[in-house]
Amino acid sequence: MSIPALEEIIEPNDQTEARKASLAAIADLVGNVYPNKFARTNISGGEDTLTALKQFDKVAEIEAKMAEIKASLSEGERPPADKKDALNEELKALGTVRIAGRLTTPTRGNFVHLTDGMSKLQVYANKKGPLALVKNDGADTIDEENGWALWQLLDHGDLIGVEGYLFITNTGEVSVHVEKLQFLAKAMLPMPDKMHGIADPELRRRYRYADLIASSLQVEHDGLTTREVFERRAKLITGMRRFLDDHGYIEVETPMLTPKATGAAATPFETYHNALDIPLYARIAPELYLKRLTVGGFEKVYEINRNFRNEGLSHKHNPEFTMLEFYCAYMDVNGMMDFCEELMQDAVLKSTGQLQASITKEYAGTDESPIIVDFGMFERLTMKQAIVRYWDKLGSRNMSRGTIDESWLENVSQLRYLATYMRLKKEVILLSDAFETDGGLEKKFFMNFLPKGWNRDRIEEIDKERISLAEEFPSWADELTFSYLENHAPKYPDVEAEKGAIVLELFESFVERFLIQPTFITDYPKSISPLSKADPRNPNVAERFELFINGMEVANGFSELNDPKEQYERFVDQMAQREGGDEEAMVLDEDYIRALSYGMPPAAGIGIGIDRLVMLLTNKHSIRDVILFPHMRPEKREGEKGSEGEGEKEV
RNA sequence: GGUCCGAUAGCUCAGUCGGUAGAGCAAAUGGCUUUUAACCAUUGGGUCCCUGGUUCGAGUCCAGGUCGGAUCACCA
Repeated sequence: MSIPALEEIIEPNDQTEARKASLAAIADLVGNVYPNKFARTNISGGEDTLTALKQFDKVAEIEAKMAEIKASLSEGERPPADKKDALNEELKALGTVRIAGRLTTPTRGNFVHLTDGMSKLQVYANKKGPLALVKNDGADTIDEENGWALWQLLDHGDLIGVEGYLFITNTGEVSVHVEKLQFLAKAMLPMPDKMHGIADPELRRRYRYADLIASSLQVEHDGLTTREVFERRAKLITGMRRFLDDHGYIEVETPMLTPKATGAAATPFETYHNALDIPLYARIAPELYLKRLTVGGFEKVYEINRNFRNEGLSHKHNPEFTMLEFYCAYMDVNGMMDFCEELMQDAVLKSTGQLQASITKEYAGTDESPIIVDFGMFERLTMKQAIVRYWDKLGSRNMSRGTIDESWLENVSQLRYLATYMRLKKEVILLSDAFETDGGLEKKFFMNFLPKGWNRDRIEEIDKERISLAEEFPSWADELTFSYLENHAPKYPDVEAEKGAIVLELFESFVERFLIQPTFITDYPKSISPLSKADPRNPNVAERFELFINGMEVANGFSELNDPKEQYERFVDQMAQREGGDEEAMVLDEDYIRALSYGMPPAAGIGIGIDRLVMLLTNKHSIRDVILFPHMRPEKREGEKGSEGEGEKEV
């Protein structure tokens, strides 16, 4: 691997060359251009960051007074000198301030703005002085002559420290009048566009640091600056942490590198420990470790951290994602839903200040008006109730057997029919288009699964004449269902497993996307929930829920299975499915069975996808916009080419 | 992996029917010096993503590729 030259990393252009030149000139004036520190003052009570000064009561008070004076003036009229002078006396009496920050405006003229990333504060320098520069020679030697010279060499984006006094301008903005100027660091690259920031989403994510600089210029993308997105994220997480702490939970950290990847159905990242000579896996879920801790007596325990899954990327999936997972002894799934609701409402309120989140683009992309997600009310539906409720939304009016109701979902024959219909529908055409072209769909239905003795040509003919196939052949559905099941249907160990699988498939395919408002879906098939207890009233149903918001799964919780024997058997089933080719089936964890054998209290647990929740609260449609450094393909450097030797001809 | 869309100056973007490569910002030089989104004047700045094709002539049309975005499938 060749080591790239500095010029390949920071490609020279007129901008960088100009900055190089100004840096050299600055070095002549100040010596070291990358000094080690700058001490800020504390007139505002703490360290004077720009934000602290902006928010300092006295400063706000004087700005308010000036605003009042200005309100009494006509357009373009300057405030009376005596009144302004009085305010400036008050400001000057506050004493000398020393502040530091990045130049957010080009440096032509007397005024520039400095930013600390959050706020901007105006800074003023006068050519006639007194304007000194502070040399970076370790002794802070003062050079009375060259302050203005240094001021003129500054570039947009440079970091400087200034010492001076506060004053207010005619337009009513409190500013610092610079008396001493110290150079702190150079921006060798030009700043992002001051109006648009970085527009290309790829570059925003790759060069997040520059994207964040644009935030300090108040550049917004879809309503929030990038910095605000991550401030909300931080507040949400702190809020959740505080809520859990206040309710007696203890925060722990469990292994990220594990000898077994289990606790969820997912493909792990694999790595290798040289000294131990064993493979290790990046964890796909902390679940089994946290439940070991409930065995050990941590009755309420949580972890907020990353999980890693070696699967596809999408607007909803990053290879590493943050999950809050917690467990509470002696609680069941219903208690957990109550608690989850409280926790989320509290955290959402702390993060955004309100319980409603506005989302401007609907999941299905059909409606332009924003959706308001209301965290004030969480609905609870069984999976079957949800299917019946939302089936109509699909406009599946042409079901040959009529309209579905909940009894269909108990009847294996009806379920098989629905499964056939659904699988073909998915195969044929994008979901959103499918219902525009029911005739075509039905035709494809026939073509793919033509029972014996049916004539292809006849079907083509009927289609040409645009006669509804369902009308022509009222019994088509049963014929096809039968044919499909004979030849194409997946095999299930028993009828209950088949029913469960089909109900889940119907739910995932057709219903999820319509769950916009917070909705707990309950009654998951036990067969797909190997770590969950059965419902005491129905052995085929797991005491499990998933929370859906805006069509996304945001949380997943259940009454935790704590019977070591049953857990062992469920793992064995999973291993059998693994043998059968299901790479995501769970792996048996012997030590976990041992832990359960010590006796685990009945408990409820939940995992909450933090990234997705942040997406909802910040109106972002891509998970990559709520992760500071999302996974990206490595940047490709262009192979070295001959230097640009094309002589430019004049004339 | 499928489908659709995109890539032009450091940045944000125009570029008509295929006929000399454009603007604003940023930069340089000079002026101005209590400005408020971007003061005034002048100047420099281009591998139009890559490769090939059609054509007298390609930023523009065609094919293939690279990278990215949206969306679908798997997954949380």
